[in-house]
Amino acid sequence: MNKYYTITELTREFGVSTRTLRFYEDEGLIHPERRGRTRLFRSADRRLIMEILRGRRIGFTIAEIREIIQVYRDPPGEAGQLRLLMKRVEEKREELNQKRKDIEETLEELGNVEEACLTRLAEIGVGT
Amino acid sequence: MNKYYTITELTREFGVSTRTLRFYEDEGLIHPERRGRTRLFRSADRRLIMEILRGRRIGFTIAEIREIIQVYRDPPGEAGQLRLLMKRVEEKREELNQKRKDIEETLEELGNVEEACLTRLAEIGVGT
DNA sequence: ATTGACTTTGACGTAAAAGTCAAATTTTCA
DNA sequence: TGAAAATTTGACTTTTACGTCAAAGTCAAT
Repeated sequence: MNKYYTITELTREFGVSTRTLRFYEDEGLIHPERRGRTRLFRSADRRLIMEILRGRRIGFTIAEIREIIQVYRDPPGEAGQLRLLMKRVEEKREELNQKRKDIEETLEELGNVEEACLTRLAEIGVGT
Repeated sequence: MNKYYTITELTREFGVSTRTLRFYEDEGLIHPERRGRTRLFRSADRRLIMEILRGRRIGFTIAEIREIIQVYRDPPGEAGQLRLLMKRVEEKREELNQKRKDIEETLEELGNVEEACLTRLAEIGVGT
């Protein structure tokens, strides 16, 4: 156990470039260890990268992703900050709910397009 | 009926800038009429803008949005193209399903964060 | 007729998120 | 140990989706 991942193992697994992972390190999102100058990724880093990429897929900026990571790393202790965080969470939640709705609507439209295609195909050549 | 919308009416309604709408026109997404040089938007344009912005919210690029619009404007008639389109639709569908999953997972995490905040707030100051 | 609000065009600028390239190291392993 | 393969750093470039002027035109109302 306690395996190390090389940078290219991870780039292959996740379909990103080394530049991307180095960029995320420069931006303070990940902190792989070093042996000499070479980066060594542990599975905690790997999981973090998975979360970063998930954030990326749903349109979070690097700054937003960093913010989320930092909240996880050290949650605020003071009441005012906690309330502020909750407000921000609420905003994000609304944004994501909107996005989900947008996606569902678009999925429906894609369904219609597909159906129209099938109908049209059936009309034209009644084969495969 | 058959009302015209001015550009600023629409920018106010949708919270975008005039630059954005002009940009969408330059990119061939919308084609408002003109009286002289002034743009006149009909409700068809308005609806189209709504769809463009929905596409934008879920992370579609201008090129993708344009492609979708064009498919709606003149659907392909030839079998090969229809099949190609269906393949592209299928890809989009998978992408959106992934994105929806990402969003749902993130919403759950936000729920956890919120709960943690509430717990912590209760621990600290047993007030509002 | 003039003020003020709105609009257009065109050119240039910018921020985010990497991509690309070159040169220097470092590691691997035959 | 020596060559090939992988990695790092740093600088520069690119793409997307607009933002930001500036200058000029338009239109309605006073």
